Amino acid sequence: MLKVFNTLTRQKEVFTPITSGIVKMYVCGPTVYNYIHIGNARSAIAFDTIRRYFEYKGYHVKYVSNFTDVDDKMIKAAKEANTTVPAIADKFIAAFMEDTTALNIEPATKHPRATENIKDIIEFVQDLIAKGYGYESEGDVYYRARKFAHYGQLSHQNIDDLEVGASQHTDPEEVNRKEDPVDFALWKAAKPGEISWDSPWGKGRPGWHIECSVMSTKYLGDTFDIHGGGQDLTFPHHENEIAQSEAKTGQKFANYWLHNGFVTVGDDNEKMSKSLGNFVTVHDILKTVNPQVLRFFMATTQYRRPIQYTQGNLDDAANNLKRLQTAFNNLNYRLKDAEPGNDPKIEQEIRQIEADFVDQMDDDFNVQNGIAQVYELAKLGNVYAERPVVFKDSLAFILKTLTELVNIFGIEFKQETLNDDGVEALINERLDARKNRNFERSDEIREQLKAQGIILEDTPQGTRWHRDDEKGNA
RNA sequence: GGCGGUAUAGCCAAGUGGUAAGGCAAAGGUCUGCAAAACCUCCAUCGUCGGUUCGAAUCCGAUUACCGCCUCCA
Repeated sequence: MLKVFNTLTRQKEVFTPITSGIVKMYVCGPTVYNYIHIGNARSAIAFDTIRRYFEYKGYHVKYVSNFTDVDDKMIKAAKEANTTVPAIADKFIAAFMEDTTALNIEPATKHPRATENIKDIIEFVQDLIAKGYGYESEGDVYYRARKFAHYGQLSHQNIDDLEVGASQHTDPEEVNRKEDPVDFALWKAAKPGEISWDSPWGKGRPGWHIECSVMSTKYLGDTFDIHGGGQDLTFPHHENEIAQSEAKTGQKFANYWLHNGFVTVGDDNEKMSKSLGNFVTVHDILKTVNPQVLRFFMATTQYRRPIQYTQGNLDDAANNLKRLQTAFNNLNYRLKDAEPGNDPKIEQEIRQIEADFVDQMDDDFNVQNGIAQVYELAKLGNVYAERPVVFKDSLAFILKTLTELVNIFGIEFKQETLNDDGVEALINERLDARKNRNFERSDEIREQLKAQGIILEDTPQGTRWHRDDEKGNA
């Protein structure tokens, strides 16, 4: 039984989808005014891993994740680059796809853009005004937060305890246009020269929160299963989404709210974010770090835990990943001399490990206990691969299970390509030298290949080699 | 001021009442001509103080440190 920690109730709850066998989830995507930073990547990786686990369990997942492609930052970025907002959006959406593909993040079922849904957004706002939740003020439209009875339910805040301006992000002039400081913008009037759309309230653009209410309900229905995003979105963003959506539909918005923890960077252990300016982009990191290593590092930290992004932690992840890849190689290598048939006892042990894995992952995606089971499997595989006689079906069974489980974390094993004639010739020369106990020559050859990044291993089944992938250790 | 998170070995990190998973690193060993890979062994009383209990990392109280949100942040 799969349980998830629901921010709404602050408890782990049994996950029951609205429609049997289908998971409808919405995850807040980035504002596309720059390359994504590792905090964005963490969120995307966390929810991609969750999605992959649902798929492993046999669910069909409808996964929607938006791009915020118009807001103050987009306008500022366009101005600074002396270009248009849509051009900035196109550039960084393409970069997003490139980065997330490198990290083996599956594309969403739908990646809607705010600007492609302006008509729906305007209708949604009109509906809120008609129901008494929205009001126009000098071309802006605001939401009466106090009118929504459950305001604060997600962040567990009492509306009267909110300290207005505590984030130091509020605009004093905007506050003057509100009936109440706790109200928030649904629609913002355009300043001269800004990108805008015609609306019943004049030229303007959507407020930040409304796009997610509109696009999630548009593509997933008034009520859907899971809404995800970073912890910093709980308040105000997600709180406001609930207020908007439930005021409009009268239905419950999302059944389960999942929030991922932050990435901290550097020794001060401070949250990394675009607004603090201490962010590291995936685009830059991938110049020196193997994307599979970054993926593995983040995917094997439970989604609610903070991640400290340091070189040391990255190195550990690289070592751990290498251990699994080596086990895969060891097993794969024995396929060619394996006997037909299988070993029921081994296969029983594998099934048990996989069952334990599922038990752990069912507990709010406890990936750290889950991955411990994968290491168990790797160990079992290594031991099995050293047996004098191995059975083909059992070997294949271990390989299949190992591959399936690491795939949940977004890892694809590399197949060794052993078809370099020059290397083979040297290996054969070395085998002859060893046969003649000319170890001087044989060691010389091994050193020579090592200098080329090729590592030789003598096994009872012969000599094999692999490339020492430097980047994999970066 | 309100709400929340974290603190376990050199590092990462499980564990929610019964005498501390797992991985990395280090050390020793088996295997090997030597290696590599693998396997085996070894490595902590859980921020601090106090309480409850036969028994607590786990429950309660207090305390310290760090971090986050409070209407632009994943």
